[in-house]
Amino acid sequence: MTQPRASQTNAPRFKDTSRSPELLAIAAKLFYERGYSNVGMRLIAEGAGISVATLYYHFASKAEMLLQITLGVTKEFVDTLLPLLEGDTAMDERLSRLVCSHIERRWERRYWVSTALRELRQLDPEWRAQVDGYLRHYFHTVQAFIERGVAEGIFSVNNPHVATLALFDMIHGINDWFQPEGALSITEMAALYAEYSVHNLLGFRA
Amino acid sequence: MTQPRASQTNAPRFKDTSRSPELLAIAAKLFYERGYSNVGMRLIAEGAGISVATLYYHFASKAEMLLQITLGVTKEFVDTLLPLLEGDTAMDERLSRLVCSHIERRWERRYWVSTALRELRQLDPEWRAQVDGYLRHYFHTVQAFIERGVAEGIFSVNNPHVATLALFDMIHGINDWFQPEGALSITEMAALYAEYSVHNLLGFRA
DNA sequence: GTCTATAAGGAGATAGAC
DNA sequence: GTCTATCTCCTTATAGAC
Repeated sequence: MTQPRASQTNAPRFKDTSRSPELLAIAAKLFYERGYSNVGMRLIAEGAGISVATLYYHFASKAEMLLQITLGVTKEFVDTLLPLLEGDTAMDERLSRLVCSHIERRWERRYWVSTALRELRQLDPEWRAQVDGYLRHYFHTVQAFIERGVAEGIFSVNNPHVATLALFDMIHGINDWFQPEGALSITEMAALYAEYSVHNLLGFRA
Repeated sequence: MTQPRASQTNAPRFKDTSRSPELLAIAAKLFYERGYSNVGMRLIAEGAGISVATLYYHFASKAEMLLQITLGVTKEFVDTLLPLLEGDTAMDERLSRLVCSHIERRWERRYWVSTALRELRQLDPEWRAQVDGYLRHYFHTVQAFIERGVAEGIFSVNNPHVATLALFDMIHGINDWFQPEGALSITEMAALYAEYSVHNLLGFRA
């Protein structure tokens, strides 16, 4: 609600001090647990054992912290997961590896990813567009892969575009209910969801 | 909609004045668009063309508005959708009708439902437990239905519990990307997702 | 790099007149 | 039922000493 007073310079400083990754990790966890708008700079500073003023030495604003969390993890997903679709192995195997890795990585990085997806709207349009670019690139690459699989007769599903959306809906929802103490580990859950995605939803038959 | 009158306890007043549905509709839309924590009572009052004090005549607090939005729509889903699983028609048909109706209703009531699911954490534990009760009842009823279908050989899927979660992940995700101006209407999208759910995911074969 | 102290303003909520 | 005026607390962010 409270609007930033000054310092609405258009470009983030990105000082990237040595402590900033540690501070971002603390902030991401708090944003995940309570929501970005319910976490004050006081609380982040407290969690890190520093003063608010010191926090402002490392980051120009609260919005810049959100941007760094959001942009960092989004870029990471594009850079580390999309390459799994390349290579010489069978297409269903490559897609399964992407789905499994996506689910596992999403769980490991849930403080960052959930914050990125939930709080994207709170970024300034210019910054938001940057993050959106990575998200769209990731989605469209997977969609094109699935469309190619359907064209080659490897997958069999109506409307590959919507099926890709359904696939992402499925694998993104896990984090809302997964309990690490439950019957299945995240690795087992990822394998089960990969079967649901590639086998059931997309209709791959060995 | 019979609610207790004002009391001396901490319980919400639920005065249920004649204007309160209209005011809740305005609040739900704002909560949906900007997030509960980013919407002030001033903004809601402005949207309704009344003063903040008048808003407090109708509702005891901002949290009570959230509770009424959340509890109302959650109860509505239980009351109107679960009966679709009963009857004499084939089980796959009944489940398809529930999935379609759920998706369509969820779109119509997106301001209420998205607010309920996103902002559930912000309710006091006591109130939250009430809403959670409806949500769990809804989920468990559908899960039991699917488990019965698997036991009777109508559906064929590994781990019906997780498959039910995957089903809800799918049908809840639609609202995050659906565009009413797009190629498919919400009715067509619901039908496609019902096919994905019942046919592809749960392995129903006619 | 880190601190204390403080500015400027928005938040939820209420009192009391009409 | 609706209003104006106001209270108190919390928010983001900065100034300036060390």
